Amino acid sequence: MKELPKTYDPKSIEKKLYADWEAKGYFRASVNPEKKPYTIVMPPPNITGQLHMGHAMDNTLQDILIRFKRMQGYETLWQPGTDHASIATEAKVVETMRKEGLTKEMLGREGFLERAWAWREKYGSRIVEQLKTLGSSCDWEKERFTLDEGCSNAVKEVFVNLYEQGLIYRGSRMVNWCPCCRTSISDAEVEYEEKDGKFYHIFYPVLETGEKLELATTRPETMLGDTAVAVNPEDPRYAHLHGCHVVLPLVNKVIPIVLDEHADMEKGTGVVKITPAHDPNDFEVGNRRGLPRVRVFTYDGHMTGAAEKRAQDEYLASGRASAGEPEVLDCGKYAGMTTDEARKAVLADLEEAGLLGKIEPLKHDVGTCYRCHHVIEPMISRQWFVKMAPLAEPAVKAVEEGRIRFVPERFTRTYLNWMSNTRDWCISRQLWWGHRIPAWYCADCGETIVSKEDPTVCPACGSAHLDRDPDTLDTWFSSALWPFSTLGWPAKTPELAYFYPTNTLVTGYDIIGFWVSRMIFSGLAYTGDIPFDTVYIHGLVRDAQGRKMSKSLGNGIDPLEVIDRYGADALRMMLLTGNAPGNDMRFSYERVEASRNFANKIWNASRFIMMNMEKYPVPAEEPANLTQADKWILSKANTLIRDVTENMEKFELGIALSKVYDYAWNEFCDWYIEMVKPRLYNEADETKDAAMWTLNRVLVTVLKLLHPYIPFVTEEIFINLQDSEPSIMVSSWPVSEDRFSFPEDERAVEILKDAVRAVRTLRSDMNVAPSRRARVTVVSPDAEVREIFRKSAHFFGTLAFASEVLTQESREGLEEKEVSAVTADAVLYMPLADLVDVAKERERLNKEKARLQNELARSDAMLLNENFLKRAPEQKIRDEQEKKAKYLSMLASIEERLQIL
RNA sequence: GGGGAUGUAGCUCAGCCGGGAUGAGCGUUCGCCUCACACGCGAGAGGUCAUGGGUUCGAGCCCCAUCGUCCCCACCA
Repeated sequence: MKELPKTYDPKSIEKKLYADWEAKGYFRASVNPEKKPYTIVMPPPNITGQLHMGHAMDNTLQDILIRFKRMQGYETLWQPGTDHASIATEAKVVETMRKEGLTKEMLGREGFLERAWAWREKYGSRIVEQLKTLGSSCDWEKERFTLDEGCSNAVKEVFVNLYEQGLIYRGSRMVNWCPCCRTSISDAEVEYEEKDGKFYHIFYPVLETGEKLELATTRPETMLGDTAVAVNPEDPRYAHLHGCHVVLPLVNKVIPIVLDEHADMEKGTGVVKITPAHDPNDFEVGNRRGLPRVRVFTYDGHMTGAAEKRAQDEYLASGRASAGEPEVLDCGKYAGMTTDEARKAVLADLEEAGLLGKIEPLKHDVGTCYRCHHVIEPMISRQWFVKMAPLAEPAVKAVEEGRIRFVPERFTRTYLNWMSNTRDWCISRQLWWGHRIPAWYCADCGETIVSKEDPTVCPACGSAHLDRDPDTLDTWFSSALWPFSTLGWPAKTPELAYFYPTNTLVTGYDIIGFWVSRMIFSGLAYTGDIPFDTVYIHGLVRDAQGRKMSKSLGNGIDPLEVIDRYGADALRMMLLTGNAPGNDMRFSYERVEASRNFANKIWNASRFIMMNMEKYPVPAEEPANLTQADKWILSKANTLIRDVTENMEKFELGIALSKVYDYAWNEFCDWYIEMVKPRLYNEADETKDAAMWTLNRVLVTVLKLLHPYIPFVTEEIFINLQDSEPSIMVSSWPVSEDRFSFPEDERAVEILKDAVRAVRTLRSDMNVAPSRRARVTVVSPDAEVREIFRKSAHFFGTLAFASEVLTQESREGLEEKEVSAVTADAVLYMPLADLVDVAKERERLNKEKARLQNELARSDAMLLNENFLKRAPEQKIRDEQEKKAKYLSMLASIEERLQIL
């Protein structure tokens, strides 16, 4: 046993301990039929990422659960890995290339991918190292990457399988197009932001009647692609126009007036222009009314011109165009303009033609890309989709039937809502970094070949001229397979059989739709089983003002810096104190400091115990002469073990932590250690064995209960404290035992604590210096109470600054001028009469009297209430009667005292 | 337009099954370098539990309404 420094210094210790754990293989999990498995798959952080507070919280929660279960004897697998994050990584790589004056096109696909892999080599391990400094006890030997060979196999397997079942299809449909990233994105990747826009009123001349039909739009530039105008069939204002046509201004094309319920009579003029190629609603109307689709935008945000028209015409004429491909308009004078420029030009021309009406300001939600935040352009585009309805159904059922449970429960709704409203999932991306779609097209006959193996000839016509689909898959497609692709699926590995389904998924509420739901339907569809049984949802870490931490605000706090200054334990603990499932929390340095202080407190309590162990070794066997104080703290520990285990099993991690905190600091350190000191410092005391045994047992219990939360300090103390076990992290979780339940001793010590507090308060009020000891006479008519004080006189005296402690049945024989402290069970007298300021003393006593009278009134109000006596449970009534008796006896003591003064 | 969360001490938050708000940390006041710890010890002050109703013997907790704050979802031209 070595001398520990006075203050705990995490820096010198954490790295060493982590390396040691890793070297000893404590994080490793293997198939072990002797044990029950417990598995968590880590939400794979992006390789572009740096550890931020969100990761820190997410991973601390997982580490706590894993360490807890490991100590409970489960074979625990925490499966780590990273995500290739296609769109985010590609953007970063493109950005660094841009600084060198390079573009994707200049490098070509191969060259670009080389760079992307180099990026991943360089930065992919960075976040892993950062997770290690947090103390994450994952099985790093099993680390995976969403783009590694195994994951690629899983992706191909799923893609081909779903394609064969008809659940993956390719089609020209309305998708969310990001002109900045130049790729389609899924519905889930669109974020809506409220923006200021304008509502432009435009007049379309009616061919048959010559009247000018007024309608309104927020996007006048799309009018070039209008193929109809819609009115509501019920709308009497336009009944006379049924079957008529309008002349599309600027384009001078005749288009029909169609009847469709999409036209809302309440809104605007009740007339809507229909642009099937550039608006999702209009797309639907177009489908219903059989309208042509005319595309007027290019995929990079410009107006189409002659070249685009020619290309599309050729494509349409080739006979290989898929159904639903739009025509392309040569926008003439507008061709080549950006959509913004086109808007201005179109408005100016309408104005000139006298067809522009009023312009109203309008706030509306605009879809933006979740990565680059550019405005999304709805476009018709040929993409791959997953048919969701058949997959969603079992995924909804699994949750409804309780096979998968959300914690807290309220997120079940969020999930079900998402899952039952979801539309087909657009999974192709016009990116290079990612899983390339395993589809080939025959250049000669147009056949589509979807296959796990690269085909050499077309099975339909035998041609060898096959072109592979250039697109890659949505990142989330591979993330969705993560719980089983990491375990070897589609191979039937022993790991898959043993660890799958996994147990707990820990993640934030912000990716329930993106990720959680997709893992659930994927797991069910491909493995036939749920991917996990519990989804533990946590909130966000916000800044001290409650704002979301973000790069643009610059209010993010670097967890690594916090760890550097205060230690990983302090950060972990701060993230857990007051942490309730699903609720956001705020970061504050004050709370980091409080956590650091707690670690230091535990450190010093341990130091105290170890110092004494040198003189008085801890007995191996439980001593027979445990004192009342020993039994009290052991009994409390016993309850604590039970409560904390229960809370942790219910995922109430914050509550569990606060209970250990409270016990360790306010019971063990503040009271028990103080009670024990006189026994250790008094040579003659014969209960030292009992004291040392209890100190050691309680300390070890506390360390173990704390270990999942603050792994480093607890380990450092543990290995210095004893040498029978190599590490706390593989030691066994404490179990409560009935033989350590001592309710009588608990009650007795509470009486003593009450008395000590009463004496201290009195002395503090009277400004009596600690150095001035006084005789304390404990007066109680209750022989048992007197016995309690007699038995514990040695420490009671110290704690209450007594020169000696006497007990007697009544105050008979005591000087009249002694001061008194009144508790529920006894009155304590001290000969400090010379210090008494009678007026002040009266005031103090009267205040106390008033308080008691208040309590008595409250108690009486209940006890005199017939209904209370009739309907309240018996126990409650008895409790209340006992309280009343206490108040009465205390009041009597105070009354007596007031009379003497 | 739907759905959810939240409103408790100056600040940040706990509060289990409805049963005295001696709730926690920080801050604050007073006294202490008491031989584990000043990252500490002891003693205080500080709360109409957002508002208004209801259920109940009894409501911070359950029900309804209102106000405030914050999220998520939704194709409103």
